[in-house]
Amino acid sequence: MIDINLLRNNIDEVESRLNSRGFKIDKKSFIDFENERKNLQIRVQELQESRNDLSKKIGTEKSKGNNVSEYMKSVGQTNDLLKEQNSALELLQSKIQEFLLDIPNLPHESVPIGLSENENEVLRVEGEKKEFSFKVKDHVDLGERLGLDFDLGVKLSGARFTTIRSSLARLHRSLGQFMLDIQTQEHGYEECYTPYLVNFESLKGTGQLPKFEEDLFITKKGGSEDKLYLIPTGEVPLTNFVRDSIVDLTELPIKLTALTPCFRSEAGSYGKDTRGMIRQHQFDKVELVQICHPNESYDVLDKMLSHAELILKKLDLPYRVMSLCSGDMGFGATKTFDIEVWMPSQGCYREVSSISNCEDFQARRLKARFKDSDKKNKLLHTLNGSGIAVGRAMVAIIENYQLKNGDIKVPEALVSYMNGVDVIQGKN
RNA sequence: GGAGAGCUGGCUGAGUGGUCGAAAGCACUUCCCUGCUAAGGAAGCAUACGGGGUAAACCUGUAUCGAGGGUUCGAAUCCCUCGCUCUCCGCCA
Repeated sequence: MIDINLLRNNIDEVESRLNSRGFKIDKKSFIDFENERKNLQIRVQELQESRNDLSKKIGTEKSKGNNVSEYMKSVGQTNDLLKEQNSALELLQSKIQEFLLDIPNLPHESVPIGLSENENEVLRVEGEKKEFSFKVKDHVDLGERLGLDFDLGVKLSGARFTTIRSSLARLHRSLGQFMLDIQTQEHGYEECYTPYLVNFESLKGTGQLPKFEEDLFITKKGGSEDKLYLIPTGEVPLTNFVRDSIVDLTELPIKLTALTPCFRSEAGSYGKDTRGMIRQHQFDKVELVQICHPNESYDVLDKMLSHAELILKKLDLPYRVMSLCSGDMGFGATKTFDIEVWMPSQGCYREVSSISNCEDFQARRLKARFKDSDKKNKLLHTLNGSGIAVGRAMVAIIENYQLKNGDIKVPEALVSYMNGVDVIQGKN
Protein backbone atom coordinates (compact mmCIF):
# COMPACT_ATOMS: atom_id res chain seq x y z
CA MET A 1 0.00 0.00 0.00
CA ILE A 2 1.40 3.36 -0.85
CA ASP A 3 1.42 6.20 1.66
CA ILE A 4 -1.91 8.03 1.63
CA ASN A 5 -0.12 11.26 2.49
CA LEU A 6 1.81 10.98 -0.74
CA LEU A 7 -1.51 10.91 -2.55
CA ARG A 8 -2.87 13.81 -0.54
CA ASN A 9 0.17 15.99 -1.13
CA ASN A 10 1.72 14.92 -4.44
CA ILE A 11 -0.97 13.22 -6.42
CA ASP A 12 0.35 14.42 -9.78
CA GLU A 13 3.77 12.96 -9.16
CA VAL A 14 2.23 9.68 -8.02
CA GLU A 15 0.09 9.65 -11.12
CA SER A 16 3.01 9.96 -13.50
CA ARG A 17 5.11 7.39 -11.70
CA LEU A 18 2.22 4.94 -11.77
CA ASN A 19 1.69 5.69 -15.43
CA SER A 20 5.21 4.43 -16.09
CA ARG A 21 4.12 0.99 -14.97
CA GLY A 22 0.88 1.14 -16.88
CA PHE A 23 -1.43 1.89 -14.00
CA LYS A 24 -4.01 4.63 -14.34
CA ILE A 25 -5.01 6.18 -11.07
CA ASP A 26 -8.47 7.69 -10.73
CA LYS A 27 -7.42 11.06 -9.39
CA LYS A 28 -10.84 12.63 -9.33
CA SER A 29 -12.41 9.88 -7.26
CA PHE A 30 -9.64 10.08 -4.74
CA ILE A 31 -9.87 13.82 -4.33
CA ASP A 32 -13.63 13.62 -4.00
CA PHE A 33 -13.35 10.81 -1.46
CA GLU A 34 -10.85 12.77 0.55
CA ASN A 35 -12.82 15.98 0.71
CA GLU A 36 -15.90 14.15 1.77
CA ARG A 37 -13.99 12.11 4.28
CA LYS A 38 -12.52 15.14 5.93
CA ASN A 39 -15.88 16.81 6.38
CA LEU A 40 -17.56 13.68 7.62
CA GLN A 41 -14.79 12.81 9.99
CA ILE A 42 -14.81 16.23 11.60
CA ARG A 43 -18.56 16.10 11.91
CA VAL A 44 -18.56 12.64 13.45
CA GLN A 45 -15.84 13.49 15.92
CA GLU A 46 -17.71 16.60 17.03
CA LEU A 47 -20.83 14.59 17.60
CA GLN A 48 -18.91 12.00 19.56
CA GLU A 49 -17.38 14.71 21.65
CA SER A 50 -20.71 16.20 22.59
CA ARG A 51 -22.17 12.78 23.29
CA ASN A 52 -19.27 12.00 25.60
CA ASP A 53 -19.71 15.32 27.40
CA LEU A 54 -23.42 14.82 27.85
CA SER A 55 -23.02 11.28 29.07
CA LYS A 56 -20.45 12.36 31.59
CA LYS A 57 -22.80 15.07 32.76
CA ILE A 58 -25.64 12.59 33.16
CA GLY A 59 -23.40 10.53 35.38
CA THR A 60 -22.39 13.39 37.66
CA GLU A 61 -25.86 14.95 37.85
CA LYS A 62 -27.46 11.59 38.59
CA SER A 63 -25.07 10.96 41.43
CA LYS A 64 -26.11 14.30 42.89
CA GLY A 65 -29.73 13.20 42.60
CA ASN A 66 -30.68 15.81 39.99
CA ASN A 67 -33.14 15.37 37.17
CA VAL A 68 -31.43 14.43 33.92
CA SER A 69 -34.31 14.14 31.48
CA GLU A 70 -33.23 17.25 29.54
CA TYR A 71 -29.78 15.82 29.00
CA MET A 72 -31.21 12.48 28.00
CA LYS A 73 -33.32 14.10 25.36
CA SER A 74 -30.46 16.04 23.89
CA VAL A 75 -28.11 13.07 23.88
CA GLY A 76 -30.78 11.07 22.09
CA GLN A 77 -30.83 13.56 19.24
CA THR A 78 -27.05 13.62 19.12
CA ASN A 79 -26.95 9.87 18.89
CA ASP A 80 -29.44 9.71 16.05
CA LEU A 81 -27.36 12.11 14.03
CA LEU A 82 -24.17 10.38 14.98
CA LYS A 83 -25.39 6.99 13.89
CA GLU A 84 -26.28 8.28 10.46
CA GLN A 85 -23.08 10.27 9.90
CA ASN A 86 -20.89 7.54 11.29
CA SER A 87 -22.17 4.85 8.99
CA ALA A 88 -21.59 7.18 6.06
CA LEU A 89 -18.05 7.73 7.26
CA GLU A 90 -17.40 4.03 7.69
CA LEU A 91 -18.64 3.31 4.20
CA LEU A 92 -16.43 6.01 2.77
CA GLN A 93 -13.39 4.88 4.68
CA SER A 94 -13.72 1.34 3.45
CA LYS A 95 -14.01 2.72 -0.08
CA ILE A 96 -10.80 4.67 0.38
CA GLN A 97 -9.15 1.59 1.82
CA GLU A 98 -10.16 -0.49 -1.20
CA PHE A 99 -8.93 2.23 -3.48
CA LEU A 100 -5.53 2.23 -1.79
CA LEU A 101 -5.19 -1.55 -1.71
CA ASP A 102 -5.54 -1.65 -5.48
CA ILE A 103 -2.68 0.73 -6.22
CA PRO A 104 0.69 -0.84 -7.04
CA ASN A 105 3.98 0.37 -5.65
CA LEU A 106 5.91 3.26 -7.20
CA PRO A 107 8.94 2.28 -9.29
CA HIS A 108 12.34 3.40 -8.03
CA GLU A 109 13.98 6.11 -10.10
CA SER A 110 16.69 3.72 -11.31
CA VAL A 111 14.13 1.40 -12.90
CA PRO A 112 14.05 1.40 -16.71
CA ILE A 113 10.80 2.75 -18.07
CA GLY A 114 8.80 0.38 -20.21
CA LEU A 115 5.56 -1.49 -20.39
CA SER A 116 6.60 -4.99 -21.43
CA GLU A 117 9.36 -7.47 -20.77
CA ASN A 118 11.00 -6.40 -24.00
CA GLU A 119 12.12 -3.25 -22.26
CA ASN A 120 13.86 -5.05 -19.41
CA GLU A 121 17.50 -4.19 -19.24
CA VAL A 122 20.33 -6.73 -19.38
CA LEU A 123 22.78 -5.80 -16.64
CA ARG A 124 25.27 -8.64 -16.88
CA VAL A 125 25.83 -11.94 -18.65
CA GLU A 126 27.70 -14.53 -16.60
CA GLY A 127 29.16 -17.97 -17.13
CA GLU A 128 30.28 -19.90 -20.19
CA LYS A 129 27.73 -21.57 -22.43
CA LYS A 130 28.83 -25.13 -23.12
CA GLU A 131 29.56 -26.24 -26.64
CA PHE A 132 27.77 -29.47 -27.52
CA SER A 133 29.19 -31.80 -30.14
CA PHE A 134 25.74 -33.30 -30.71
CA LYS A 135 22.22 -32.03 -31.21
CA VAL A 136 20.89 -30.96 -27.83
CA LYS A 137 17.55 -32.23 -26.57
CA ASP A 138 15.18 -30.42 -24.30
CA HIS A 139 14.40 -31.56 -20.77
CA VAL A 140 11.14 -33.18 -21.84
CA ASP A 141 12.80 -35.54 -24.28
CA LEU A 142 15.70 -36.17 -21.94
CA GLY A 143 13.50 -36.52 -18.90
CA GLU A 144 11.32 -39.28 -20.24
CA ARG A 145 13.91 -41.96 -19.66
CA LEU A 146 15.22 -40.35 -16.47
CA GLY A 147 12.08 -40.21 -14.34
CA LEU A 148 10.21 -37.08 -15.39
CA ASP A 149 6.67 -38.33 -15.78
CA PHE A 150 4.31 -35.75 -17.18
CA ASP A 151 1.54 -38.22 -17.98
CA LEU A 152 1.48 -39.41 -14.42
CA GLY A 153 1.21 -35.83 -13.21
CA VAL A 154 -1.78 -35.34 -15.47
CA LYS A 155 -3.38 -38.56 -14.28
CA LEU A 156 -2.99 -37.67 -10.63
CA SER A 157 -3.91 -34.01 -10.83
CA GLY A 158 -4.20 -32.51 -14.29
CA ALA A 159 -2.33 -30.22 -16.62
CA ARG A 160 0.70 -28.40 -15.25
CA PHE A 161 1.49 -31.08 -12.69
CA THR A 162 4.55 -33.30 -12.97
CA THR A 163 5.66 -36.41 -11.17
CA ILE A 164 9.36 -37.10 -10.78
CA ARG A 165 10.74 -40.53 -10.00
CA SER A 166 13.95 -42.25 -9.08
CA SER A 167 17.35 -40.52 -9.43
CA LEU A 168 15.83 -37.39 -10.83
CA ALA A 169 13.59 -37.12 -7.78
CA ARG A 170 16.74 -37.46 -5.73
CA LEU A 171 18.39 -34.72 -7.78
CA HIS A 172 15.39 -32.51 -7.15
CA ARG A 173 15.62 -33.06 -3.42
CA SER A 174 19.39 -32.58 -3.47
CA LEU A 175 19.02 -29.25 -5.21
CA GLY A 176 16.66 -27.95 -2.56
CA GLN A 177 18.94 -29.08 0.26
CA PHE A 178 21.99 -27.65 -1.46
CA MET A 179 20.42 -24.23 -1.97
CA LEU A 180 19.11 -24.09 1.56
CA ASP A 181 22.52 -25.01 2.93
CA ILE A 182 24.26 -22.30 0.94
CA GLN A 183 21.85 -19.62 2.09
CA THR A 184 22.01 -20.61 5.74
CA GLN A 185 25.69 -21.47 5.98
CA GLU A 186 27.28 -18.93 3.66
CA HIS A 187 24.86 -16.03 3.87
CA GLY A 188 23.53 -16.29 7.40
CA TYR A 189 19.82 -16.70 6.77
CA GLU A 190 17.73 -18.34 9.45
CA GLU A 191 16.21 -21.56 8.18
CA CYS A 192 12.45 -21.70 8.64
CA TYR A 193 9.69 -24.20 8.22
CA THR A 194 6.36 -22.50 7.64
CA PRO A 195 2.71 -23.25 6.93
CA TYR A 196 1.86 -23.74 3.26
CA LEU A 197 -1.74 -22.72 3.88
CA VAL A 198 -2.18 -19.15 4.96
CA ASN A 199 -5.07 -16.87 5.80
CA PHE A 200 -6.46 -13.84 4.04
CA GLU A 201 -4.63 -11.38 6.29
CA SER A 202 -1.24 -12.81 5.39
CA LEU A 203 -1.88 -12.54 1.67
CA LYS A 204 -3.21 -9.05 2.09
CA GLY A 205 -0.03 -8.16 3.94
CA THR A 206 2.25 -9.15 1.11
CA GLY A 207 -0.07 -7.75 -1.58
CA GLN A 208 -1.56 -10.81 -3.31
CA LEU A 209 -4.99 -10.02 -1.93
CA PRO A 210 -7.51 -8.60 -2.39
CA LYS A 211 -6.57 -7.93 -6.00
CA PHE A 212 -5.13 -11.21 -7.26
CA GLU A 213 -7.28 -13.95 -5.83
CA GLU A 214 -7.59 -15.60 -9.24
CA ASP A 215 -3.88 -16.42 -9.19
CA LEU A 216 -4.23 -18.49 -6.03
CA PHE A 217 -5.40 -21.92 -5.01
CA ILE A 218 -8.08 -21.74 -2.37
CA THR A 219 -8.89 -24.43 0.18
CA LYS A 220 -11.49 -24.95 2.85
CA LYS A 221 -11.50 -26.96 6.01
CA GLY A 222 -13.91 -29.85 5.58
CA GLY A 223 -17.32 -28.82 6.78
CA SER A 224 -16.33 -25.16 7.06
CA GLU A 225 -16.63 -22.12 4.85
CA ASP A 226 -13.43 -20.54 6.13
CA LYS A 227 -10.91 -20.16 3.35
CA LEU A 228 -7.23 -20.85 3.51
CA TYR A 229 -4.94 -20.20 0.58
CA LEU A 230 -2.02 -22.27 -0.69
CA ILE A 231 1.05 -20.08 -0.70
CA PRO A 232 2.10 -18.86 -4.16
CA THR A 233 5.61 -18.25 -2.77
CA GLY A 234 7.51 -18.62 0.50
CA GLU A 235 7.62 -14.83 0.59
CA VAL A 236 4.12 -14.84 2.02
CA PRO A 237 4.68 -16.76 5.25
CA LEU A 238 8.22 -15.44 5.79
CA THR A 239 7.40 -11.78 5.31
CA ASN A 240 4.34 -12.14 7.51
CA PHE A 241 6.58 -13.08 10.43
CA VAL A 242 6.69 -9.37 11.24
CA ARG A 243 3.03 -8.57 10.66
CA ASP A 244 1.54 -6.49 13.50
CA SER A 245 4.81 -6.15 15.27
CA ILE A 246 7.35 -3.58 16.32
CA VAL A 247 10.86 -4.94 16.21
CA ASP A 248 13.89 -3.60 17.95
CA LEU A 249 16.57 -1.84 15.93
CA THR A 250 19.11 -4.37 17.15
CA GLU A 251 17.22 -7.23 15.54
CA LEU A 252 17.73 -5.82 12.05
CA PRO A 253 18.24 -7.02 9.46
CA ILE A 254 16.04 -10.08 9.83
CA LYS A 255 17.16 -12.72 7.30
CA LEU A 256 14.86 -15.65 6.71
CA THR A 257 14.90 -18.54 4.30
CA ALA A 258 12.72 -21.56 3.67
CA LEU A 259 12.38 -24.30 1.13
CA THR A 260 8.67 -24.42 0.33
CA PRO A 261 6.36 -25.60 -2.36
CA CYS A 262 4.58 -22.82 -4.25
CA PHE A 263 1.14 -23.06 -5.78
CA ARG A 264 -0.07 -20.86 -8.60
CA SER A 265 -3.24 -21.11 -10.62
CA GLU A 266 -1.50 -19.63 -13.67
CA ALA A 267 -4.78 -18.05 -14.67
CA GLY A 268 -4.15 -15.98 -17.75
CA SER A 269 -1.19 -17.99 -18.99
CA TYR A 270 -3.18 -20.49 -21.01
CA GLY A 271 -1.10 -21.94 -23.78
CA LYS A 272 2.10 -20.48 -22.38
CA ASP A 273 4.94 -22.89 -21.61
CA THR A 274 2.66 -25.88 -21.83
CA ARG A 275 5.53 -28.22 -22.65
CA GLY A 276 7.67 -29.51 -19.81
CA MET A 277 7.98 -28.41 -16.25
CA ILE A 278 8.77 -24.77 -16.78
CA ARG A 279 5.38 -23.46 -15.69
CA GLN A 280 3.68 -25.64 -13.11
CA HIS A 281 0.86 -25.27 -10.64
CA GLN A 282 3.21 -26.60 -7.98
CA PHE A 283 6.93 -26.10 -7.66
CA ASP A 284 9.57 -25.88 -4.95
CA LYS A 285 11.61 -22.82 -4.27
CA VAL A 286 14.10 -21.60 -1.71
CA GLU A 287 12.91 -18.19 -0.66
CA LEU A 288 15.03 -15.43 0.79
CA VAL A 289 13.44 -12.65 2.80
CA GLN A 290 15.14 -9.73 4.47
CA ILE A 291 13.49 -7.17 6.67
CA CYS A 292 15.65 -4.15 7.26
CA HIS A 293 16.06 -0.49 8.12
CA PRO A 294 14.80 1.84 5.35
CA ASN A 295 18.25 3.30 4.81
CA GLU A 296 19.68 -0.08 3.94
CA SER A 297 17.20 -1.71 1.64
CA TYR A 298 18.98 -0.98 -1.64
CA ASP A 299 22.27 -2.33 -0.31
CA VAL A 300 20.37 -5.37 0.89
CA LEU A 301 18.80 -5.75 -2.56
CA ASP A 302 22.26 -5.95 -4.14
CA LYS A 303 23.40 -8.46 -1.55
CA MET A 304 20.37 -10.65 -2.10
CA LEU A 305 21.04 -10.63 -5.82
CA SER A 306 24.54 -11.93 -5.13
CA HIS A 307 23.12 -14.56 -2.76
CA ALA A 308 20.93 -15.93 -5.52
CA GLU A 309 23.71 -15.69 -8.09
CA LEU A 310 26.04 -17.80 -5.98
CA ILE A 311 23.76 -20.80 -6.49
CA LEU A 312 24.13 -20.56 -10.25
CA LYS A 313 27.86 -20.02 -9.99
CA LYS A 314 28.25 -23.08 -7.79
CA LEU A 315 26.16 -25.09 -10.23
CA ASP A 316 28.21 -23.66 -13.06
CA LEU A 317 25.16 -22.61 -15.06
CA PRO A 318 25.33 -19.67 -17.49
CA TYR A 319 22.91 -16.88 -16.63
CA ARG A 320 22.21 -13.23 -17.04
CA VAL A 321 20.95 -10.55 -14.68
CA MET A 322 18.07 -8.33 -15.72
CA SER A 323 16.69 -5.14 -14.27
CA LEU A 324 12.95 -5.31 -14.82
CA CYS A 325 11.31 -2.32 -16.41
CA SER A 326 8.55 -0.39 -14.67
CA GLY A 327 5.76 -2.22 -16.45
CA ASP A 328 7.06 -5.73 -15.86
CA MET A 329 7.57 -5.55 -12.11
CA GLY A 330 5.29 -7.16 -9.59
CA PHE A 331 2.57 -5.28 -7.76
CA GLY A 332 4.53 -4.54 -4.59
CA ALA A 333 8.02 -3.94 -5.94
CA THR A 334 9.91 -0.68 -6.36
CA LYS A 335 12.80 -2.44 -8.06
CA THR A 336 13.30 -5.99 -9.25
CA PHE A 337 16.23 -8.00 -10.55
CA ASP A 338 15.58 -11.21 -12.42
CA ILE A 339 18.14 -13.90 -12.88
CA GLU A 340 17.68 -15.91 -16.04
CA VAL A 341 19.44 -19.18 -16.69
CA TRP A 342 20.55 -20.39 -20.09
CA MET A 343 18.40 -23.11 -21.67
CA PRO A 344 20.33 -24.65 -24.58
CA SER A 345 17.34 -26.40 -26.13
CA GLN A 346 15.39 -23.18 -26.49
CA GLY A 347 18.44 -21.03 -27.12
CA CYS A 348 17.19 -18.51 -24.61
CA TYR A 349 17.31 -17.51 -20.99
CA ARG A 350 14.55 -18.42 -18.53
CA GLU A 351 13.79 -16.81 -15.20
CA VAL A 352 14.90 -18.77 -12.15
CA SER A 353 14.97 -16.00 -9.61
CA SER A 354 13.34 -12.66 -8.98
CA ILE A 355 14.61 -10.35 -6.28
CA SER A 356 12.59 -7.34 -5.23
CA ASN A 357 12.68 -4.46 -2.86
CA CYS A 358 9.19 -3.52 -1.67
CA GLU A 359 10.41 -0.64 0.52
CA ASP A 360 7.57 0.10 2.94
CA PHE A 361 4.74 -1.04 0.65
CA GLN A 362 4.24 -4.39 2.35
CA ALA A 363 5.26 -3.07 5.75
CA ARG A 364 2.41 -0.57 5.66
CA ARG A 365 -0.09 -3.31 4.93
CA LEU A 366 1.55 -5.55 7.52
CA LYS A 367 1.89 -2.87 10.19
CA ALA A 368 5.49 -4.00 10.44
CA ARG A 369 7.49 -1.37 12.24
CA PHE A 370 10.67 -0.84 14.19
CA LYS A 371 11.52 1.45 17.08
CA ASP A 372 13.99 3.96 15.71
CA SER A 373 16.76 5.61 17.73
CA ASP A 374 14.48 8.64 18.15
CA LYS A 375 11.94 6.35 19.87
CA LYS A 376 9.43 6.68 17.06
CA ASN A 377 7.83 3.73 15.35
CA LYS A 378 8.69 3.63 11.67
CA LEU A 379 7.87 1.29 8.85
CA LEU A 380 10.40 -1.35 7.94
CA HIS A 381 11.50 -2.22 4.44
CA THR A 382 10.88 -5.73 3.14
CA LEU A 383 12.69 -7.59 0.39
CA ASN A 384 12.24 -10.99 -1.09
CA GLY A 385 13.97 -13.12 -3.64
CA SER A 386 14.26 -16.63 -4.88
CA GLY A 387 17.42 -18.39 -4.02
CA ILE A 388 16.37 -20.15 -6.31
CA ALA A 389 13.48 -21.97 -8.02
CA VAL A 390 14.19 -25.68 -7.69
CA GLY A 391 12.18 -27.07 -10.62
CA ARG A 392 13.53 -24.66 -13.18
CA ALA A 393 17.05 -25.07 -11.85
CA MET A 394 16.69 -28.81 -12.39
CA VAL A 395 15.47 -28.24 -15.91
CA ALA A 396 18.54 -26.09 -16.51
CA ILE A 397 20.82 -28.79 -15.13
CA ILE A 398 19.20 -31.46 -17.28
CA GLU A 399 19.67 -29.38 -20.38
CA ASN A 400 23.10 -27.90 -19.66
CA TYR A 401 24.60 -31.10 -18.29
CA GLN A 402 23.21 -33.51 -20.87
CA LEU A 403 25.51 -36.11 -22.35
CA LYS A 404 25.42 -37.50 -25.82
CA ASN A 405 23.73 -40.72 -24.69
CA GLY A 406 20.97 -38.80 -22.90
CA ASP A 407 22.38 -39.27 -19.41
CA ILE A 408 22.92 -36.27 -17.16
CA LYS A 409 26.18 -35.40 -15.51
CA VAL A 410 25.61 -34.28 -11.91
CA PRO A 411 27.09 -30.83 -11.18
CA GLU A 412 30.04 -31.20 -8.89
CA ALA A 413 28.46 -29.19 -6.11
CA LEU A 414 25.64 -31.73 -5.93
CA VAL A 415 27.56 -35.00 -6.03
CA SER A 416 27.88 -35.23 -2.27
CA TYR A 417 24.16 -34.56 -1.94
CA MET A 418 23.58 -37.41 -4.40
CA ASN A 419 25.47 -39.83 -2.22
CA GLY A 420 28.35 -39.84 -4.65
CA VAL A 421 26.34 -40.44 -7.82
CA ASP A 422 27.91 -38.33 -10.55
CA VAL A 423 25.86 -39.36 -13.56
CA ILE A 424 22.11 -39.82 -13.72
CA GLN A 425 21.49 -42.72 -16.02
CA GLY A 426 18.24 -43.42 -17.76
CA LYS A 427 16.64 -46.71 -18.66
CA ASN A 428 17.27 -47.48 -22.30
C1' G B 1 -14.80 -34.10 18.89
C1' G B 2 -16.25 -33.27 24.51
C1' A B 3 -15.51 -30.32 29.28
C1' G B 4 -13.40 -26.16 31.63
C1' A B 5 -10.24 -21.55 32.23
C1' G B 6 -8.47 -17.34 30.01
C1' C B 7 -7.21 -13.07 26.29
C1' U B 8 -6.11 -5.60 29.55
C1' G B 9 -0.24 -0.85 27.61
C1' G B 10 7.00 -3.19 26.01
C1' C B 11 6.27 -7.02 30.14
C1' U B 12 3.77 -8.56 34.96
C1' G B 13 -0.94 -7.42 36.64
C1' A B 14 -5.50 -4.61 39.07
C1' G B 15 -10.06 -3.13 37.46
C1' U B 16 -17.44 -6.27 36.99
C1' G B 17 -21.70 0.03 34.27
C1' G B 18 -19.94 6.68 34.76
C1' U B 19 -14.92 11.03 37.15
C1' C B 20 -10.82 4.69 33.38
C1' G B 21 -6.61 5.25 28.14
C1' A B 22 -6.96 2.37 32.27
C1' A B 23 -4.09 1.29 39.62
C1' A B 24 0.49 -0.88 40.97
C1' G B 25 5.17 -3.06 39.82
C1' C B 26 9.10 -3.99 36.22
C1' A B 27 11.60 -2.00 31.99
C1' C B 28 12.77 2.65 29.57
C1' U B 29 13.88 8.35 29.29
C1' U B 30 15.17 12.98 31.71
C1' C B 31 16.39 15.36 36.18
C1' C B 32 17.87 15.54 41.61
C1' C B 33 20.83 13.39 45.49
C1' U B 34 25.02 10.40 46.73
C1' G B 35 32.97 10.73 45.30
C1' C B 36 32.27 5.40 40.87
C1' U B 37 28.90 1.07 41.75
C1' A B 38 24.55 -0.05 44.66
C1' A B 39 20.43 2.37 46.89
C1' G B 40 16.96 6.64 47.08
C1' G B 41 13.75 10.85 45.21
C1' A B 42 10.87 13.79 41.11
C1' A B 43 8.73 13.84 36.42
C1' G B 44 7.75 11.56 31.84
C1' C B 45 6.67 7.17 29.11
C1' A B 46 0.74 3.19 24.23
C1' U B 47 -0.97 3.30 19.12
C1' A B 48 -3.68 5.17 15.01
C1' C B 49 -6.30 8.99 12.76
C1' G B 50 -8.29 14.15 12.71
C1' G B 51 -8.13 19.72 13.94
C1' G B 52 -4.77 23.89 15.22
C1' G B 53 0.51 25.38 14.71
C1' U B 54 5.22 27.74 8.72
C1' A B 55 7.66 23.26 10.90
C1' A B 56 9.53 20.80 15.25
C1' A B 57 8.11 21.48 20.19
C1' C B 58 3.38 21.77 21.70
C1' C B 59 -2.10 22.34 22.28
C1' U B 60 -6.69 19.82 21.23
C1' G B 61 -10.36 15.99 19.61
C1' U B 62 -11.78 10.94 18.31
C1' A B 63 -11.05 5.79 18.39
C1' U B 64 -8.67 1.52 20.40
C1' C B 65 -8.64 -3.27 26.92
C1' G B 66 -8.40 -10.55 21.22
C1' A B 67 -12.11 -9.42 16.64
C1' G B 68 -17.03 -8.27 15.16
C1' G B 69 -22.02 -7.27 16.54
C1' G B 70 -25.75 -5.99 20.44
C1' U B 71 -27.89 -3.70 25.15
C1' U B 72 -27.28 1.37 27.42
C1' C B 73 -27.57 8.39 27.79
C1' G B 74 -22.75 5.96 28.99
C1' A B 75 -19.18 -0.59 28.16
C1' A B 76 -12.48 -2.99 29.66
C1' U B 77 -16.85 -4.18 32.79
C1' C B 78 -23.42 -6.92 30.66
C1' C B 79 -25.24 -10.13 26.22
C1' C B 80 -24.29 -12.79 21.36
C1' U B 81 -21.00 -14.69 17.46
C1' C B 82 -16.11 -15.72 16.04
C1' G B 83 -10.72 -16.24 16.70
C1' C B 84 -6.70 -17.55 19.64
C1' U B 85 -4.14 -19.54 24.18
C1' C B 86 -4.01 -22.98 28.28
C1' U B 87 -5.73 -27.56 31.16
C1' C B 88 -8.26 -32.37 31.16
C1' C B 89 -10.59 -36.43 28.16
C1' G B 90 -11.06 -38.72 23.27
C1' C B 91 -8.86 -39.31 18.36
C1' C B 92 -4.64 -38.94 15.18
C1' A B 93 0.87 -38.62 11.85
